[in-house]
Amino acid sequence: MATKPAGGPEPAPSAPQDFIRQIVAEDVRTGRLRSRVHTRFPPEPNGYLHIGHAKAICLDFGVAEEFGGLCNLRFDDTNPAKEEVEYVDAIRRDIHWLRFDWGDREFYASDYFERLYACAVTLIRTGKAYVDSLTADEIREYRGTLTEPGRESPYRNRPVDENLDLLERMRKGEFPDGTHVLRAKIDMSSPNINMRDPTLYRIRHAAHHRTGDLWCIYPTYDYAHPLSDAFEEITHSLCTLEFEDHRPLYDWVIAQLDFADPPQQIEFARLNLLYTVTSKRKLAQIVVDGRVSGWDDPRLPTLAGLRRRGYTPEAIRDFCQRIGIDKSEGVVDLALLEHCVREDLNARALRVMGILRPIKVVLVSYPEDEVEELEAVNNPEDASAGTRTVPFSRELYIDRDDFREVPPPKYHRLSPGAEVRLRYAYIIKCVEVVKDERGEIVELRCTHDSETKSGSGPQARRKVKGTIHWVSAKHAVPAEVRLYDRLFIAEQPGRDGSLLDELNPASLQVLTACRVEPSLAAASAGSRYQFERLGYFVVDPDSAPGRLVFNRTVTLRDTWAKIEQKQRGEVGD
RNA sequence: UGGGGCGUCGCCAAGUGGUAAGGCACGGGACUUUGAAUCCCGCAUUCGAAGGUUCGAAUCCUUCCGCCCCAGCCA
Repeated sequence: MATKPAGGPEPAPSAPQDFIRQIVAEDVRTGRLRSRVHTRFPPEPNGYLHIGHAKAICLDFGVAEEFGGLCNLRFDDTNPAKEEVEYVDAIRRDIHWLRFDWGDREFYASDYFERLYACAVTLIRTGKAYVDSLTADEIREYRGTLTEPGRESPYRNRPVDENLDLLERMRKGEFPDGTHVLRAKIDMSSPNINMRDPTLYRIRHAAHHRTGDLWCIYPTYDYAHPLSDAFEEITHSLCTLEFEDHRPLYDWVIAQLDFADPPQQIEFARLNLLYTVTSKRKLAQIVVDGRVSGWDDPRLPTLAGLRRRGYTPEAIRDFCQRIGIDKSEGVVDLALLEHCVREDLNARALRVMGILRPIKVVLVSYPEDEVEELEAVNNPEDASAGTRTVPFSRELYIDRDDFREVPPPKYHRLSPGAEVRLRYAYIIKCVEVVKDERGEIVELRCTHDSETKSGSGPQARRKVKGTIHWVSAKHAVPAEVRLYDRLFIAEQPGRDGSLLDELNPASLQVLTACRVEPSLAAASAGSRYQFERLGYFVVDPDSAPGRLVFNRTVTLRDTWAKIEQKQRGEVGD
């Protein structure tokens, strides 16, 4: 591999040039905001990060990096009812796993509660905010509708001193939840509902995961977010499309407080993926309802789930780069995500042989007690991965899929009288099918062609149509393998209501009688392999010494499956 | 029927008045001791629709159609 010439970062020729980067580049060029670039990733610690967040993380950190700027991690923890430390830890872990770093710039909106409060006092003093004592229901009524303007609250013109006094007493805890709120005084007849005197503070007698019982009033997102950005001197505040309507409010809040370099909010489309959900709310619903084993269930599109599934951070970053950034709301095909892992794992995963549904093969022509150590390539894509040795003996296991008593057209695998190559070993021929009283195939008796041992010379290179993988029965290691399918049967789960009804009942299949080659005996959790001809697998943390558990990350592309499906389609109607 | 957005190949996506990139998927072929990988080849006379401006329009104008978001003291 060629290394980059020294001399700083060169503009990658393939660097994305989406509309956001174009705006940032223009700002840098024209000297706006003193040509600084400082972004932030602002998760609320109320759930685990998912693949949609990865898109935002890659954008926020990516833009900063590309323009020589910085990106802060800021926890948007303004709602004590929903937020927990478990989530902040998980979020930190996941971002680091994606290989992004925020240095010492880990902030919390709750760090700013005192400053935020001071700003609120200023807003009252300048006549831009007031304490409203309407009930939540009344406020809703006064707000009007999408087509009708709202009405002003009777408390809207309270004197400044009274507002100041009330706010202070709210803070002191003199009032129960819901009795008062602080509102911005903007325009109750605005066509943009967000501008109809939005709530800035509400009373919540609840313990906060960081500030404990210090506060009983908490700022809302619309108030805390723009100010947090301004406090941190963020230049470009990137968020998703649903906040587009909030931008006038974002700008308004900042404008009232006189900041030298007001940040600019820019919105982009969130990620949607076919057959899955990228919504913390929906994910939480599945997790809380116990439909999966937890936030890191390998079927979930959470970063923790994808990690446990065997996805690599590189694959996810590649995916985020390929889907691009823009404002049109699309739905990305899962096939693209799968392509990204396959491409990454193809280059780096070590090849091994593993049998998912074993069927015994006895080589009647092979000596009883002989054992040969055959050489196998660890990764044909990477010579430096070297080779290993695999034991071969008279009794083997092959996969049930690789034998058909009545082979369909174009079937290249084993069937009565047919020959196949055993990978790295001999060509064998099936001479007898042994069944039990129920007619189930329990064993195949085969002969081997001793001239065809892999690598033993020109005569060994005889061609047969198929090559299959195998494992030596007495050397193989038992393992459990978990196969995953899409979690939902609906293309866009929850779109038409019932999320829980659209779960795929067959999303998890556990195979407990698997046999893998002995080199895997000491494989450690997180290690990724390609089981030849089957797919990519990762060792699950549920593994223990003597008890291997693998998760299938993704299958290999399977042309035969397509042919077979086509054949079935033609036979059918 | 208020406001804010979005509509380019099955999916994602370039394109910013000069004659439709790329990726995924798909189809065909080569190679193959992974039906994998790799490599070739094919895949939008057309840019939601209709008018208009222009020598020239996916790009400008007009009208229409479709989809998404907003009435939390959630974010």
